[in-house]
Amino acid sequence: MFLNRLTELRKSKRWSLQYIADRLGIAKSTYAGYESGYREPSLEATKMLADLYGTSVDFLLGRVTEPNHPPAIQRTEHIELLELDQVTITVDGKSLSSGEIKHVIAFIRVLREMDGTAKK
Amino acid sequence: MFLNRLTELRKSKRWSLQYIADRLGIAKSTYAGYESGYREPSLEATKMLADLYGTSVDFLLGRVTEPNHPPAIQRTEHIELLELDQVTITVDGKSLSSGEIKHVIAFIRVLREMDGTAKK
DNA sequence: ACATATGTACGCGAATCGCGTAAAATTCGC
DNA sequence: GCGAATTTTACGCGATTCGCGTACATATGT
Repeated sequence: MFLNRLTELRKSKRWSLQYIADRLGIAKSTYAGYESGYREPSLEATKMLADLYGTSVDFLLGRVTEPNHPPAIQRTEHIELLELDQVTITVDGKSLSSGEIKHVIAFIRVLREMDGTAKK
Repeated sequence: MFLNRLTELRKSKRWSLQYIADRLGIAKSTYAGYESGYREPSLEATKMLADLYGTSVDFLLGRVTEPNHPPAIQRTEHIELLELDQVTITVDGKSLSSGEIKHVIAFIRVLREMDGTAKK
């Protein structure tokens, strides 16, 4: 079995088998076979798994111990939380609704406000 | 075809199909199938190929352009809030710190939990 | 306790693999 | 150049493996 890191990765993100299967467009039982070692994914599926989990194929295969070696050039993209059109933010595999985003923004503002006043 | 870098790698080292096949312990025609795209190697064989060529599986799969750099991470449309090394989320123009992100995740979890129990 | 969601196990048809074989193409000595 | 040896490409066959649906087991939430 070469993908024994899959389960811990998925659980660390609180994703279900069904969620992963849907994202990959495969059956739940198929993905379950990957985690249990009963089946081996194709290279294509393995690549998609690395994308989904935000890691490298080498890490999934246990060829490397670091889950995310930063790329040589760190190109960070900035997204303002209020202007989310093309990108979906998820928590525990469920995308944030527009209502939740508003709450988050309010929450962050209060959080920062408290930080400012408390530290005076 | 996902392994089109194999041929150039092999030729850059002036190796023959037979040589690689022997090193891997497979038939020459089998390895030839990998290069031509006629067949797809198992994950195990893919790992051995990366070892042989002294590169990463991610490079063999074209997931990364640099043969010797550590594998990088690819961005998707969906971004799990836990994996924000690649993208920076901002609120009011100020990027979320890792601590704030943790708070947001906890906040969302509680929010959803409450939503479930206290249905008016 | 019940209903729903999540995880596990397995049989079947279909797709793919690895191999041997052999023809095409390239390289090499002369 | 020219043939022999090496390398590369192509393909059929048997066996393996895949992906799916289904069914069952376990966990979670109302």
